[in-house]
Amino acid sequence: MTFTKKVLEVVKTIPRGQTMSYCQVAALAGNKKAARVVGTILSKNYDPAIPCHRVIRATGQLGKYNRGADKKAALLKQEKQENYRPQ
DNA sequence: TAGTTGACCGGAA
DNA sequence: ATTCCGGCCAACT
Repeated sequence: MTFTKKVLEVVKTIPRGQTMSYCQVAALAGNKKAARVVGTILSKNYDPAIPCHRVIRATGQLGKYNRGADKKAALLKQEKQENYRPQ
């Protein structure tokens, strides 16, 4: 299992309405200092099974998104709302 | 092939 | 409080 795969797996396991920082993902993937790599991988990896929009910066900022930061914010907001109202 | 860049983070000055 | 530096791995030139 390479770091890249691990990162993708970790991001895949992020629950709905919940966000995780690149640092967290990197730590779970095995390398706490590889937050940068996480961003690189996610930016390249287009995959509907990988909710990269749930990965934000450790400072609380949303950071960037391959489909637009606006979409990221909107999706997160929506998911949070849906999390508050299941089904 | 080698060097640079990049959706980042933490610590130091 | 802000600004700078090192570290990690993948993709691009």
